Formats: sequence, C-alpha cells, structure tokens
Amino acid sequence: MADVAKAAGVSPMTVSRAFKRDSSVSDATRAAILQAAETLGYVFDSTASNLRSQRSDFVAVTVPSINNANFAETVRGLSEGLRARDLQILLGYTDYDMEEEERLIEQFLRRRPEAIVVTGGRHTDRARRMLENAAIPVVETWDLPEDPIGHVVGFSNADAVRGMVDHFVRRGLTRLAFIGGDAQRDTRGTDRRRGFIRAMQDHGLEAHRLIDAGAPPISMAEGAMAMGLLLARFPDTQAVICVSDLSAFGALTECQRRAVPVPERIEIAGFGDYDVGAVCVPALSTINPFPRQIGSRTAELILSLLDAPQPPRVIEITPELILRGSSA
Amino acid sequence: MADVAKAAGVSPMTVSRAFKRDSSVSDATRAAILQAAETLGYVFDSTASNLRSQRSDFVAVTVPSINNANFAETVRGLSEGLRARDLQILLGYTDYDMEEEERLIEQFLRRRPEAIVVTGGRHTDRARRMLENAAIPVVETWDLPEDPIGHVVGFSNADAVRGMVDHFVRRGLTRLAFIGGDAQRDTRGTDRRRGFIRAMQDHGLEAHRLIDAGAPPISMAEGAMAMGLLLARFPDTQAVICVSDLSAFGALTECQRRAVPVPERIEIAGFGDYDVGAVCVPALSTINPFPRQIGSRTAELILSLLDAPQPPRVIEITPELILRGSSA
DNA sequence: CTGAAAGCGCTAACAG
DNA sequence: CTGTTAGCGCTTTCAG
Repeated sequence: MADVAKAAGVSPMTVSRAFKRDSSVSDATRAAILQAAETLGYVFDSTASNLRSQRSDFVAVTVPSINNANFAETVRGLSEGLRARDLQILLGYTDYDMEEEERLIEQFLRRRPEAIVVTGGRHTDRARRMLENAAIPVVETWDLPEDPIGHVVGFSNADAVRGMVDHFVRRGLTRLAFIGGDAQRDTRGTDRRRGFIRAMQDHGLEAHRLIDAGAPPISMAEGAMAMGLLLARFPDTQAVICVSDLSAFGALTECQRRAVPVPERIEIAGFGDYDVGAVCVPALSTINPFPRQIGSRTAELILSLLDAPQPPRVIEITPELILRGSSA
Repeated sequence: MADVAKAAGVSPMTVSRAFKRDSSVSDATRAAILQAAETLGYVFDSTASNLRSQRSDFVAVTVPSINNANFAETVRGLSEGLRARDLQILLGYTDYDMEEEERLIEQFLRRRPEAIVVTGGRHTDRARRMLENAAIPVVETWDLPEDPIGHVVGFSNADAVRGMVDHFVRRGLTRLAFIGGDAQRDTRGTDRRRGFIRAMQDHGLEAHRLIDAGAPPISMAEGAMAMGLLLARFPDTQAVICVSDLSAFGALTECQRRAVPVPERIEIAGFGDYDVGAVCVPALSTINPFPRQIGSRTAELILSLLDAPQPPRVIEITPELILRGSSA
C-alpha cells in the first residue's frame, strides 16, 4: 500500500480510503490511486484490514449437507441478501453430525464472523455455550427451538407434517405410514416423524407403520428400499409420508417397478418441494418450507442486527401444503 | 491472549504455542493454558494470527452453482482432502457468469488464500490476469483448457459426449438429437454440444437436431419442455443426449406424460450420473465424470503444492459411460 | 521447553 | 478532502 501511495503521490491513508466505498476521496485522486494499484499489481490485503478494523465481513453458516437442494437454496437466499453489504459467507457442512458442527463452530468463531447462522436447534452443550458467548448475532434456522440461543428463522417440522396427515385423514384415509431415517442424526427428520405420530394419535389412529430407512440423509435409493419394506410389512397401507421428496421419489419409482399404481393403490407424499417432485409422473404432493425465504429473511435479520442490536426474534415461516397427483 | 498468559502464569508466546498443534510446550503447561482459556472464555483470534504469519489457511473455490449435486460432490472431495491440513474452504458461486466469477476471484484474493480452485477454463481477461499474478497455486477443474493458467484437474466434456454418440451409432442409430442450453453461459454445456456435433460429423451424420432449452443450468422442467419441442420438430429422432441427467430426467417424464415409450420409441441419455438417473424408471444412461474424485485429486494436488512448488500439472480424469434402461 | 522484542499491513482517531 | 500517529493480536526471530 505504501508503494501505491508513493506512485500516486499521496499518503497510505488516502490509498486506504480510495479502496473503501463511500469514504471521502476526490474522484480524481481515487482514479489515480486505482490506476497506480492496477499498474503495480497491488491487491488489497483484507487480513490486515480485518485485524485493524475489527471487522471480518464474514458471516459463518453451517448446514447439514452441501449436497441438498433445500439447504443450497437457503444459502443462496442468504448470500444474495448479504452481498448488498459485501459480507462473505463462510460455509461449512456438518454431515448431520453435532460433533462436527461443534468443531466447525469453533473454527469459525476464531475467524471473528459478524454473525453466525446454524441449521436446527439442537447442538452439543459446548457448541451451545460457544454460541452464547460469541457476542455476535446467532440465528438458528429450519426449526423452532424451544429454547433458542438467539434469533430464529424457521418453522415447526412437526406441525408441517401434521398438516399432511390431516389432509389424508380428512379424505378418509386411515392406514398411513411414515418413511424416515435414523432418529439420532437428523433432528428435523425426527421432528417430522414425531409430528406424524402425534397427529395420528390425535386423530385416534394407530401410528405403527414406521419404516426406518437408515442413516440420514435418506437417499432416493433408500426411499425405494423403504417402499419395498413397507409394501411387504404393511400391504394395506393407503398412503405414505416420506421425510423428504428424495425418498418419496425413490418410493414412487419402487411402485413403478412393482407395477403398484400410484395414487390408486397407494398415495405418496414428500417434504421439501424439490424439483424432482414437481416433474415426475405422477407429481409428488409435498410441503414447501420456502428454503430460499429462510435464507433471505435471515440475511435481512442479520443486516438489521448489524445496524442496531435488538432483542432475540423468532421469525416463523409457514410451510405450504402442495397437493399433486401422487395423492389423488 | 495476554490475560490467558497471566492466568496461566506464562508468557503470551507460550500461550500462542499451546494453541498450535505440534509446537514444543510441555503437556502440563499446555493443559494449564487451555484450562485458563476455557475459564476466561478466550477464543483464539485467527485474524491476527493470519496477518502475522502471512498464512490464511483458506483455499478459495468457485463453482457455477451451489445447488448442483455434481459440484457439491467436488466441493465435498476437496474439503475432506483439505481438512487433514486444517485448511478451510472459502466457497463462492458464479451463477454460470464470468463477470460474477471475476468479482468473486477479486474478493477472494484479498483474503490471501493459500490456493484457488476455479471451475472451467474460460474466464474474463481480468480474472485470468488476477489468477496469473496471484502467486499461489491455481487449479482449473471440470475441463481441460487449451491454455491453462496453472494446474488442471478435469476431463474433456466434448470427448465424454463423443463416447455416448459412438455408443448409439455403433448400435445402428443415426438420427440423434442433443438437448442443451444457451451457448454463452455454460461453457461445459457448450463443449458437450460441440462434442456431439463433431462426433456426429465424424460419423458422416447430420447434427441438426439441436434443442436449445434456455439459459443454463437447464432444469428438469426445461428438459421436459425441450423434449416436447424435439418430438414436435424431429419426430423421427431415435435417441437424444441431454446436457445433464436433470434435463434428461425431465425429458423422460415428458415421454411418460405423452405415453411415448422409452427406450422403444426414443432412447435417452444424460450426463453427470446424478442420483435421479439411477433410480428413475427406466434408469438413465449417463456419463460419470467422477466429481468427487475431481475434488479429492485437487485437494491432494494442493497439499503437495503447499509443501513444494511444482511445475503446472494436468491431471486428467476419465469419465465412464454408464448404460442403463433408457437406452435399451 | 520458554521468553522478549519487533512488526505483519492496514485503519481508528485525531488534526488540519 | 487529506495526513500523522499509534496499534489491532498475534507470531517471527533470536536468545536462553
């Protein structure tokens, strides 16, 4: 920077200002400085800037998986919203593992982010403590935790599934099943299953048709296998709700392979409103939790929090029931 | 850190060492220091560490889209490989836009990454210049550029599609079509189309059955629309190769909606070996470019480059032809 | 194995 | 609109 200053005939401080957006430098001076920087091949060093100004311009974000269209949409909403303020996202994935999440959170906090966004409301004790002491805005997403750490942008996974159960029961179907994954890892999946069971019980119906499809995330192939099991174990099932559209699509294909007509013989519903569910034949009934909106609302929240601290807020997103051909 | 040092009765320098992996501190001292840090709620400040040590422990990575299973797999391979050395990924997506890529690269270089990984071999002039002058390892992926900037881990998109064309022609099919996107944005898609056209010409066949499905990335729904157009414009088409499995799946569903039997009336192939293609009925023939391996090989390369600079290397991945029910 | 001194490259704070 | 001074919180370097 000193070299650029010399070349442009100004002080380093002026060079520093020229590289900021709205700081007061005359247009002519700024142009000369940027010209000199270009010629010298100077690249601004954020590291030093961050240390001195005590601002990293990072927002740390953890998601369970990077290879998931729902979370990818949330990250997209976030990063588009944060770009306006030139905030960069520090993205990490936990692989649906709370220990890994803890590791990531520790790494991220060392980078002094302006805010941190995590997926879900369940964390290791240590992770929770680190977030509580971080002295930056903390946002939990994709869930409505009972005891939030800070802010929340999410929805109730249990209630969303309840809406789907209600829909089936209203139409007179009573023998409903749920395909999901291992209860330990995916807390949102577990919440959805719990929502299924409670809703069934509230309708006075039995909720024993539960197929465990393995460790989350449940893939399309695992959904297909689970449907095979379901048809074998509970052949009288009238409708099945799957933990995601991916497993629901797998289940649908298994029916196609076995020539089990959907929705005539069995109805299928998913979760997440993934592309595949809108395009497949028949199209999948599903629940849209508005993942993109979760991201954009979180971004808005963070921006307003950086301007002025505010008491913890809970922004609830209302998922939408989408009925398509797979459920008549 | 000074506070922790005081609490532990040592100098700040010793605290600094205690937080590093293999630096020489007695076990007892380290334990006392970490204990003191925990009690005081001290969180190590990477920002200062980075500035002084001139190491950021970042690897910058740009991908066209975060919402794409193929690129997500590459990022996964990368981040797993880099975790061994505690390198964090600074991930950005370009939205298939070279201008956006340039913007990202500029932002990223200011953070002083240890290396930078970009997708594809086409960049704006300025982006290319920045990368050339960056004085860090540069890796271009998912392509085999004619004039690489630095290192390369990728494959020829054109040749991969040629293999699929050869397969169809060998089986006696001659009226082949290609469904792809707008030529400007997605250079890998364009390369695949070019590969299709050249291969057809080399076989002495006409390559006029080209359906433009819009701006990349081509969605499943766009694939479906494109199949509608294809059936209308070139009803005698025997087989269609799609720029990705997503569009291929969309095309397949359109055939199902129109009761056009696949593969009997028309055969379909995709690209990328996405999950959906393995599960759908019939399953999609496709090309597996080993996206995870692109990431892990890139990570290996970067690790070896950080140990000792080496002349530019081109690591070629050989895509695999996968034949399934959609192509008889 | 531990400590003291100096400084990484930028910008806050103040002055003009 | 521009400049001067001091220092962000670590770690390099050298010494013991």
